[in-house]
Amino acid sequence: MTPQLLALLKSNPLFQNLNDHALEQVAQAAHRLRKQDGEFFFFQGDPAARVHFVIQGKVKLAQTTGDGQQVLMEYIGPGRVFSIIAMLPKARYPVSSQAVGESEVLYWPREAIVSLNEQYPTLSANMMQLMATQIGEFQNRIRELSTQRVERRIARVLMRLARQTGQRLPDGVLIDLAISRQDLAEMTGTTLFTVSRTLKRWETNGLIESRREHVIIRQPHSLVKIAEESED
Amino acid sequence: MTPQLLALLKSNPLFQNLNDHALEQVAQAAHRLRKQDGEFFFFQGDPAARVHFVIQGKVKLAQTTGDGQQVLMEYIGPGRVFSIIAMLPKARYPVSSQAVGESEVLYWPREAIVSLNEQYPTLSANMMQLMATQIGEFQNRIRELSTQRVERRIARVLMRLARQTGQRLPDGVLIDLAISRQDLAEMTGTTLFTVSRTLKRWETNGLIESRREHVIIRQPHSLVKIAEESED
DNA sequence: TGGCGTCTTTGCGCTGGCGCAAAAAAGGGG
DNA sequence: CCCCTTTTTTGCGCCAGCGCAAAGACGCCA
Repeated sequence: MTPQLLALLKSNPLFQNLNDHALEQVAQAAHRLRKQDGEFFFFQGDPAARVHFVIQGKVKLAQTTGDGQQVLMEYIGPGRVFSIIAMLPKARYPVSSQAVGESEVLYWPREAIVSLNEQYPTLSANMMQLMATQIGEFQNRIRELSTQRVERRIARVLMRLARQTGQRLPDGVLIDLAISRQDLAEMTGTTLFTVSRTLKRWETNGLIESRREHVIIRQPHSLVKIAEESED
Repeated sequence: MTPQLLALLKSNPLFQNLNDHALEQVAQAAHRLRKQDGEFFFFQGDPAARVHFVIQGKVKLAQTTGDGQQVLMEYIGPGRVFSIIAMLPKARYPVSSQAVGESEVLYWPREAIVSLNEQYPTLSANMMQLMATQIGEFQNRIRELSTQRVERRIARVLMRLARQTGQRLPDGVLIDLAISRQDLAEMTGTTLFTVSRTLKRWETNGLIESRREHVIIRQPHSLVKIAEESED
């Protein structure tokens, strides 16, 4: 385990306030795993057995409905944890996780995490904190889906992505993630057609610029307005 | 603390597998609180300081959007816990909680719960389990809001309510909860008009029977069909 | 450089669901 | 039993967003 990796671990909320000894043990117990673009770490419905931590690349968490539609829950980038649910006995993964680009993770088998948890209450407190945050985010998303129109939801998702993976350009913010209209549709609960039309309109008005699978936000301010109010 | 109350506690997943001594201590630390119909236990945005447990009546958890719209998250009945988030330092309640009918709860101040948590790892494991369940339910709800049409969502909500508070009748299941069209709209992310029209249609077809603020499910089977497939 | 697969746009038609206003129905209290 | 409040229904108009099909643009790889 390299020092950089340790630092990455340390910077994650999940491992906050752990002393060096504890962190050492956490690192000891970790396994490393690399996947090619498009490969899956696990599938929705599998018995949940591992807690994951992204080192490199991106991981896409999506839920598939009975009739094959997808709902894209989240993109997880380096330094972030996913599938904490595997801490719990007898749980199943509620989503599938797919590598976006070549990606690498650390993971801990449940037994390891559980025993670390018993040794270090701090760890378990952190974990609860994370789950609580997650709950809060989902509640917000439910509220948005229930009360906001599509345009607003798309604006919000773009802003969130910009925050998470945004790269400042001289003239705007580039969302540094190959993201198709289809993906955006799955994140906002609409169709790729509507996303396409909406982005086109924004592009015409100079709010954004979009290439195939990429978006650059030119006027963040205007986007914020759309996200918050109803009209401009 | 009466024996019934202890039994109620004991039956809750949150207190599962606690030995009698632990349960005793949990009970010791609890406070009792009674509210009249419509009164609030706390408001969205308040610093989260108490974990609650419903003894009697019902509690309605709802989130209010900036522009005054409501999203109804959940009804909590006797024997269920809410606002676990108050375990965590510096959290705020993400919803408001309102008594529906005269209601009574037990509650524990954060310090009490935290210290119990440290003494009894079982408690903290249970708590995580609960949070995980919650997360799973929210994910489902997000998926439903994203991919299903209104009619199906209403059917699902009715079924859930029937499961949670359903009362078997000779000829159907009564949802034992005063629930207005407005409430159903807030639970399904639609409007009271659409709910009204949908229920009316179902009533005409004999699927349900509805009085003011009450619904009786006459043909659960047909409702399930609507909830699962697209058409009958 | 050309061909190919994927992603995106666009035209067209359609309808589910919204919003409002007003009437009707259902309770509840005095 | 009547009045007042709240909830529910209903008619009407409307449009955001969906779905499909087909064309177009892009990027990659050989």
